[in-house]
Amino acid sequence: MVKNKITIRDVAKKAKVSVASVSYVINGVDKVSDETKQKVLEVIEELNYRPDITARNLAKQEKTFIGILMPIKENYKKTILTDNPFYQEFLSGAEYAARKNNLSTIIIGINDAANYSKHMDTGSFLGIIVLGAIEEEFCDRLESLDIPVVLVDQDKRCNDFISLCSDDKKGAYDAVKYLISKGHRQIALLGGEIETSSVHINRFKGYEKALKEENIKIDQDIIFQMDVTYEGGIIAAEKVKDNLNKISAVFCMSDIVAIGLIKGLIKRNIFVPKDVSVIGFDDIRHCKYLNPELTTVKQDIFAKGEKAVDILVDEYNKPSEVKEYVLPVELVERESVR
Amino acid sequence: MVKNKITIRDVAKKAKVSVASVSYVINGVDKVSDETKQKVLEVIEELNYRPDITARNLAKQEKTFIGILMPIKENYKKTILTDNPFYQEFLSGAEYAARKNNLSTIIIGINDAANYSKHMDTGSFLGIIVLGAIEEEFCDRLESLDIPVVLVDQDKRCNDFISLCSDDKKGAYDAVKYLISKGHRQIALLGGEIETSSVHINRFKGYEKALKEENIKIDQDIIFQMDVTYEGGIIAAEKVKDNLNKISAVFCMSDIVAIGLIKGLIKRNIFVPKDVSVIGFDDIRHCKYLNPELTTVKQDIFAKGEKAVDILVDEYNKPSEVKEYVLPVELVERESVR
DNA sequence: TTGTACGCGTTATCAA
DNA sequence: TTGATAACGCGTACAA
Repeated sequence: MVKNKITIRDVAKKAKVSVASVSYVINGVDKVSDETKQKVLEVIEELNYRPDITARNLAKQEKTFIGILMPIKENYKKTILTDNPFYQEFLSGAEYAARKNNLSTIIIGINDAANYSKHMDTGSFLGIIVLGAIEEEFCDRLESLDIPVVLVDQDKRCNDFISLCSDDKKGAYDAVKYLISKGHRQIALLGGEIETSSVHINRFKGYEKALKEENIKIDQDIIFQMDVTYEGGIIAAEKVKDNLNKISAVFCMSDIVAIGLIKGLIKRNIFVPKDVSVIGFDDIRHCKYLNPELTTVKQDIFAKGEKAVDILVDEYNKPSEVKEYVLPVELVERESVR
Repeated sequence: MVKNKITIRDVAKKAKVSVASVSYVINGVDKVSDETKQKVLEVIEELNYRPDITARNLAKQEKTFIGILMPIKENYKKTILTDNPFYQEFLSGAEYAARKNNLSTIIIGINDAANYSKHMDTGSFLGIIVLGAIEEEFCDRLESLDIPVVLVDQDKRCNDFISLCSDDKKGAYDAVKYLISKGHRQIALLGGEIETSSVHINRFKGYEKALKEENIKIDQDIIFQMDVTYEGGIIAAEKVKDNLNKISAVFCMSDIVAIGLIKGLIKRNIFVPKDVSVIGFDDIRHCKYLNPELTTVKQDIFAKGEKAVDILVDEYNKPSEVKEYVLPVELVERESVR
């Protein structure tokens, strides 16, 4: 793989013109005669010359990357990508928006500071998107980069960070109200540890608010805090079963746990929605794949990924006062509630 | 966002040492006294200096990126990422392996040549992974980069490209043999257009071989070629229903269509595995989420992503004679076959 | 059209 | 042994 790389100077020499002319030809700057242009193009073809993006970036001082930071669980080899289909859809949206803006998307799995610094201390990043919980140390380092950072689904921590989330409280509220409208009054909550994330807190608040409005007392026995994973849902099924006399419906803070829950229930011969209704949150694609199809609160995840990049680009061009963005949510009725 | 960037020279000046010394400190080169080292570190902290990766890459001529090329369907705004959970798992594996090797992963959605050239004409890419079908034009351009390229699940096209795939023929063969061992003789095939991809071709060959061995004649009426998507599976359900008298089991070339198929069948009151058995291919995570859980041919997708990067790294360090890698597959029995 | 300074770290060479 | 100077990598874009 050791090749003597062809540089712009090789081209210039061979074409008997200056490097400047070659550069102009490459960049479509209208400063060269058709004749030289032709000649240069020929030589480029002949030598199979390709400009070096690194050098170009250095010279142009252009931003070309959007960094997508994904914190990795300690001692866990996989990225969070694998845990929840949410990330796949988000990433697709971000990649799409980046491409529109002539940017590329770099995925950065963060498990230790060393890796972190290797690839993103500064340079050609236009901005950074952070998915998932971030440690204080990274927070500081990110802040020191002095480039726009959007925190997805997290509380705005450091001053200049921008937060992007969905209207979690309203979504949860709508979901629970919907259950109530269907006649349910024994509504369990299944989610992650509430304190650990603003998403959970807000979804919990929505749940709380809806119940309060209807004068339904919150029953701590039917609030289950598990991992927000498929496996978490499976485990929760046992607990739901144990409290079945107190539960007619379950509001899940995330589709992926709802999916696990339904699966776990079926294994225990409890059927959805016949025996218990289940509603999710997110509207990942798999909701439709299920049987019954999952009724859920839709957030447009692809759009969220797009939005994250758009915010970064806008912020880069012209910093805005707005530092918090809340995306709308919408209830979608399918088959898991009756 | 316009900041007068702090350079290594600023640090040198303030610390009253040379830029070389600063560089040595940063890179842990043991050429500076503890005294200067200390001083330099202080100033770095004070000025909050971060080296510019672009400049560093240019100077070091180091490779820092693995490019993951994803062709995008014409006029289709989303990346292939969204279509099939397969890509999410693959990507996770690739990202993990890249991180291990101190590389970063760049996702490049390719829809037009312009975007292509913008970000990857050459430079700091150690190698390229290509997912999905690639057009001739890109093939040529890729070849001209003179860096290792691995084509995932595709025929080796250009000379120096490396191909990485799973043992599709054996997997399909095993699946069909398994169905036969369960007493099935009317085995439909559901997959993408066979001619369009080597994966399809090989899976078809496995199907063919298994049937031949058992002297079962291939019936073109029950070979369905659809989009390899959830929606494709849904549509196929209609056709399966129409031919139900000739079908007792369906071998699906991909889990995602199997999932769609099962869903479509349920909607038509045909139950799996009671009325018809279904077997998939890939073992995406969602197989387990289903009810019934999908029996399938497992390929370790995460490992495949890892392997793709490892091949690239090895090839970069020391080009190998081996240009084709075939990963093992394994049947996993669950609930969709009886 | 062209020569060349520049962007910014790295590292070989040379001096102290 | 420590540290400074300067060339280098490679395009870009301004001054001439």
